Amino acid sequence: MSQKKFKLDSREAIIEAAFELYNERPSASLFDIAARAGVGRATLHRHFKGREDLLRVLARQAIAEIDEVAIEAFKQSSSSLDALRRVMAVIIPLANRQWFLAYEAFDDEPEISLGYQRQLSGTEFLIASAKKEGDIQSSLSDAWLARVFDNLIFAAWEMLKEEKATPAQAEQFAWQSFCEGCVAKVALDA
Amino acid sequence: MSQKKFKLDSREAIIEAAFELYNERPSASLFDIAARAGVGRATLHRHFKGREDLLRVLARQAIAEIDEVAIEAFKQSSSSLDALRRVMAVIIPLANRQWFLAYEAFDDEPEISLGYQRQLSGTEFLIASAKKEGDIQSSLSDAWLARVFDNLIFAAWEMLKEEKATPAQAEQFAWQSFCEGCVAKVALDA
DNA sequence: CTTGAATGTAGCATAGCTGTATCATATGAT
DNA sequence: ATCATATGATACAGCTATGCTACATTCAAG
Repeated sequence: MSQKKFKLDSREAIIEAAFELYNERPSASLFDIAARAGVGRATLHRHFKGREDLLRVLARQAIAEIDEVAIEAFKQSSSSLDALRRVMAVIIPLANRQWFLAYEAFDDEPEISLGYQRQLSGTEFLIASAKKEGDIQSSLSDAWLARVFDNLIFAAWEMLKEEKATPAQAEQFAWQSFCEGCVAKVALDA
Repeated sequence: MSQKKFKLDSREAIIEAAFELYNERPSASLFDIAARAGVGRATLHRHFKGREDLLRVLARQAIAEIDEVAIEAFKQSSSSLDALRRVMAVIIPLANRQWFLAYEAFDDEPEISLGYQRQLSGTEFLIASAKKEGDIQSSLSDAWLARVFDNLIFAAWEMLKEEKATPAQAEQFAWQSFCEGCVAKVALDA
């Protein structure tokens, strides 16, 4: 009655279970999370002071994960528009770790609030840069385009979640929609 | 110490308060809702058996409201693409009554589940029709385009909520993005 | 004025979640 | 074998939300 039995890092198992469960059901209890992680509730409390502490850890880890892949994607990019495409592609598979946190408030955690702000500003900056480079010619504001960018990532993640598309398909759908919208026929990008 | 004092239909006040509060904070308690409505918690329980009953009423009303404006918009439309534009325009101002319900489950309420399903199918149908009429030439699937449609409505509603755009602006942003995406320069529609 | 309906305030019991502590057990290192 | 550590199970108290009830109050209709 045991595969792992002991010591395969309960802390990471709890974090992973929390990411999964909070996305399925934001109202999940700490007991539910412990059960999903295959540990006792007491063990969860040994690793985390409480729900707030756990959420802080999740938020910091999510920000760090996004930062890591986004920076790597940015480094490999040949232009701002290319950077947007690469960033979208690497964030979509991670979206399931990110979105439930959008509904949590971390007013007393400047590190976390600033982390979100920084990531949103990063998207707006890339869009503004792509406009300057002539690759984006839309008359819409950077703030709106950044919001569309985020929501297309969300839409792609939903498709993945419901298994209505493969990761490669979801990326392509979202990027094509971002570039040409839903009416046009011809794909633009490379 | 009283503007309305008595009898201005507590039931409707509760429903309105619930729409507002659940969108601000999905974890709001029945006490919070009663307070927002300006009634006592006991009065809420006199009108609704409990939270689940209240949510059912909200969901049914939201579906009915969307149906009403969408059907009216459809009647006035000159084409399927025009219908999509009109439907988007009338749904955006109502989105604040709708979106919190997307995170609730009504597994044992076929009337509500089917209502959502029907509305989603309606969008897909309009998109498929617009394709047949030649107004939408995208190679993307109807299901994906419908999802983009919904998420653009959500993005527009967020802009309204944060007061970063007027209703007219938000509609225009969302429709322009739906038609031409974020890269193109020239607006297409009428 | 009287009456009835709707309401507000208050109270109470229950259930679930949470935080903490205790104790026994299993694991791995020495 | 021994020991420190991590864990599971359990218990306990505190808190909040909830569902319900009782009683007084207010308004409107008669």
